[in-house]
Amino acid sequence: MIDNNVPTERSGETPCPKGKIERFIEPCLLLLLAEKSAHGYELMDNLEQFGFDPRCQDPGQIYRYLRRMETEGLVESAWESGDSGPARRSYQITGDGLSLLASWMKTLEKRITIINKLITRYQQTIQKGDV
Amino acid sequence: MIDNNVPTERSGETPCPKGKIERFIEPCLLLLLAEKSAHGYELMDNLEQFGFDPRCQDPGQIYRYLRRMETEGLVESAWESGDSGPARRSYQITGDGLSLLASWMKTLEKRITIINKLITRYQQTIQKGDV
DNA sequence: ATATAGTATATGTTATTTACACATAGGTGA
DNA sequence: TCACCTATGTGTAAATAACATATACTATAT
Repeated sequence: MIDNNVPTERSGETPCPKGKIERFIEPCLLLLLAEKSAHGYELMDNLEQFGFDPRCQDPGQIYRYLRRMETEGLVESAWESGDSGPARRSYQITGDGLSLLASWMKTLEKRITIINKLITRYQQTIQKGDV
Repeated sequence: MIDNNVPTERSGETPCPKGKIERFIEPCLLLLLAEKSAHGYELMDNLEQFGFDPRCQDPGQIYRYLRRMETEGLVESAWESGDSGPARRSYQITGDGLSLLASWMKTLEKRITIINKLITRYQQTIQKGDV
């Protein structure tokens, strides 16, 4: 799902590090819906901006997330029989969705702090000779 | 495994966002071992600095990772019958381990860029009124 | 008319990763 | 000898992500 143009593939063994964040699609969807209401297919394209594959090979995941988020009251949907193409389920974010998005932001800020600490220490370490 | 003093628990439903990075323990272990050789129990304590639980409730995970990393040639181990307590398996990082660590760092830098984009857009959005 | 392609939504199943629970064992001090 | 800390591990369940497939509407070209 995530763009992984990372160095050499390691055969058979553990895959190359992708650094994916657990459930990261959730805050991305919430933010896009906070910006403006949209349907799944549209969201799929916009997720590209957050490192997800363009023309993602797993549309199912997005739809599944959206349906679950609705059962949890984070978003609400309504069918829109558009002028062209099949009907769309249009989603809009709720108050609960907005607060969850806010708590995601706090979480992600903490995560950045931790990653930065790791990077800083790494740079210090390699400067001390370890190549 | 990760410190999650995040807002309100959401009952039954999806857990609070923890923002955990997939396999994040791996670069942490590699960095600690790049700094200096160590055994599992010692590493457990030092992982606290990267947001893992102090006196982690799953020591098994760390040992499992270390053993796998050895089969992949990222680290090497040797038993050390210390002067006190049970024997320890002391790990040291290899050349392959160092290069994987380097590629982890690149991956994490990209990840930070993406998270920052998300945060920036979030702040722009809430400023435009959406509470 | 029908075949193809693009839009749009969804489910079924497997694989990967993490979390929880438990087992083992040496050494130290009460 | 009993409890506790150090130290290393395995077994299994739960959560998450990945892969594969199904359906259906519509527009355009053949």
